Amino acid sequence: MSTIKTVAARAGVSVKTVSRVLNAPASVSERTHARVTAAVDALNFVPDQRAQAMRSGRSGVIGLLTDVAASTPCSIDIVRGVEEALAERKMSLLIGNMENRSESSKSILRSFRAGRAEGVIYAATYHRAVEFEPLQLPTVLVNCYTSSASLPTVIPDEEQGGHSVGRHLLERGHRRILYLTLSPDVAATRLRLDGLVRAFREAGIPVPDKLARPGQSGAGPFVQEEAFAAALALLSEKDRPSAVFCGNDEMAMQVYNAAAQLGLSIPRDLSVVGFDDHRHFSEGLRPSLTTVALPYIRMGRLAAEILFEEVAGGGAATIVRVEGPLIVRQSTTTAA
Amino acid sequence: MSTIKTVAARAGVSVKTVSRVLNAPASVSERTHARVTAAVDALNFVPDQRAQAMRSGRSGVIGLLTDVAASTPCSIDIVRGVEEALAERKMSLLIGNMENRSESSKSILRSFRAGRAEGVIYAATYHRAVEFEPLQLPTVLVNCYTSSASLPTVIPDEEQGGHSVGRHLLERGHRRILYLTLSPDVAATRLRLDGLVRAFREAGIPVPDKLARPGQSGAGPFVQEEAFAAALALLSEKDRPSAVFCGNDEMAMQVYNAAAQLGLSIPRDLSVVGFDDHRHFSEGLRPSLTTVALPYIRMGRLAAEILFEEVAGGGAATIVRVEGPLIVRQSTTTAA
DNA sequence: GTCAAATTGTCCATCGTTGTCAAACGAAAG
DNA sequence: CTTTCGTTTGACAACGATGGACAATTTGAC
Repeated sequence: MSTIKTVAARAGVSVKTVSRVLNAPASVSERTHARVTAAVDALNFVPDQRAQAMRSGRSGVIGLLTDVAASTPCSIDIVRGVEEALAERKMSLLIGNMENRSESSKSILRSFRAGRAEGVIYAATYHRAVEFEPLQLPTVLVNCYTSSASLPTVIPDEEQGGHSVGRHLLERGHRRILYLTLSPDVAATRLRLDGLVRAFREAGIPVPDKLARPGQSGAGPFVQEEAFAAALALLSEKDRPSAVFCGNDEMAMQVYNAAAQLGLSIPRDLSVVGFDDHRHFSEGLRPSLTTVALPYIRMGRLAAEILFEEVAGGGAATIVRVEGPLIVRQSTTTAA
Repeated sequence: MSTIKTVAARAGVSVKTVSRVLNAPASVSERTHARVTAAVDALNFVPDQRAQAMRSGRSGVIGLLTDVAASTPCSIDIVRGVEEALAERKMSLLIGNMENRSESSKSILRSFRAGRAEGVIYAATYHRAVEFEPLQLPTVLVNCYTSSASLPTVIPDEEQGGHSVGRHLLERGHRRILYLTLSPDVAATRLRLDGLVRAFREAGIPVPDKLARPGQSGAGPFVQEEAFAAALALLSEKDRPSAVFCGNDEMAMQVYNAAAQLGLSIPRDLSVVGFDDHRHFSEGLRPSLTTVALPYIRMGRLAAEILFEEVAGGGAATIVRVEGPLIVRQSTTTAA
């Protein structure tokens, strides 16, 4: 691997001159500049980030702490957004995956310290509360929040999402609406209900007694069978809803399954709305799924940018709520 | 951030002694050892990887080059496998995402060079050929291959996968089997067909004329609509197959959709087999999907381990084929 | 030829860590 | 009390890049 010395030797100049060409092109004659760049190109030289970082005192590294990043496309989009923002600043990412408890936070934080990360982004799979022993580093939370500390936070505007869905369905004449929720532990669950209720209120329509029902109970990963069972039970009742609003797109898929089993046609007999716009489902299902698109990539970007400010020293602990548009596809129609 | 100097000052010893405690606990008196570890703990000191790397000449960094990693869970599992293997050796990963052409390979490779990556893993989303200008670094290909260079390669054993599926279906009495393929550009397409044909031969059953049919034409990302259309056309024919073997699980989902639209019941009227064991689909669909589970995590691990050998100087350019088990679920049954 | 300005080189220092070598220490043997 | 050995410890250099201070060189203008 070539170093600045190799380049200097090849160009027949001093190391200092090479450094000047790379960092302060001003005070170098055209001739030497050309010779140096030629040598740089020939040797395919790129300055060693490590050495630069050590010298400058800035590592250019951000740590990303996630719980189950790998399994859900949503949190992966957060990672993508963060990466994009970092790439623009020529910074890089240290990923710490906490999915297996064994090498949990302790060893990950150690590796962040070893990498001299300048800040940390904590991203959760589902919008929920996390317990958090504050790090000694600037930190931004994405898709989660904590009561134990006051940290900048980027979260989806769940209330607005629930409201959009409510308005969409009410406008189309649906009254027997049911909200099949994720686990009550997920913060999103409650907030979306609030938005849904607000839509009823704004429309001057009385809020039904049994508006929501859990489609997941546990706090762990999504359980398909449980969602299916809940959907099947729900749609088997004699007073079944005309529209189901699901906690996420996977759950919507289970509603499709249950509907198929009961011979119900979507959207003729039943309108279905999802959440997340997880493309595999929302575009793969037939009919395609009306759903709220959470802008995970943008949330990742935003988190990174807030973190940059925080690292630079500015910025209060704001909470940013990012709105997600309702993508209307073919799974919703006017009530019969 | 504390450094070895801070620790030395606090422990009242020289930096070298601290270094000795951390790296060669042998030649240090018990008393000093205790004092130093106390200082390390108090300051929460972790040695700077950068400085260690510079000093040792080994960066402990591997570059991972992927095409569309973010969108498909399969390639994400490859990343996970790689990360696991790296974590065990306290190495770290530089991720280069090539999904947007703009900052394509050129700038990514530059960042790998800047990070002094010791080796590169190139992972593709679908098992296919890639054009590849050889890097100046040890390289391992995963899920893809190249004719322009002779590089160590880890790929799924597609032929064996096709063979497993063929045997499974033939044993259950299916004769009108149709293989709905991914794009012909994907290497997997052809290899699985070979395995399927071998299963017919071994069973002494004549190979049908029209055994395969494309469910995707383009080389780009998977197109749901195209798969659905192909499935619908296929199942509408009067001599429709009793079993469909799909290029991946997403395609299987479209076969489910087409079957539902035509009033066909799976598996009673039609057996369906997928490929990849993409859990969202294989476990989310009803009935759950019989599919070939490609061990992506293991492939990632394997690639990393082969790369370690290559970096260490050993190892020829072997091609490792990893077998994937057929996961029999509820979408296949005996032929009517 | 003189002077000023622009260009380039030398030397040293720094970031944090660790290998080399030598110094200081202790203890045991004479 | 001195010698010698072995153990423990510290000073220094080096990895690669870059900046400051300053000197040496070239270039150009008058």
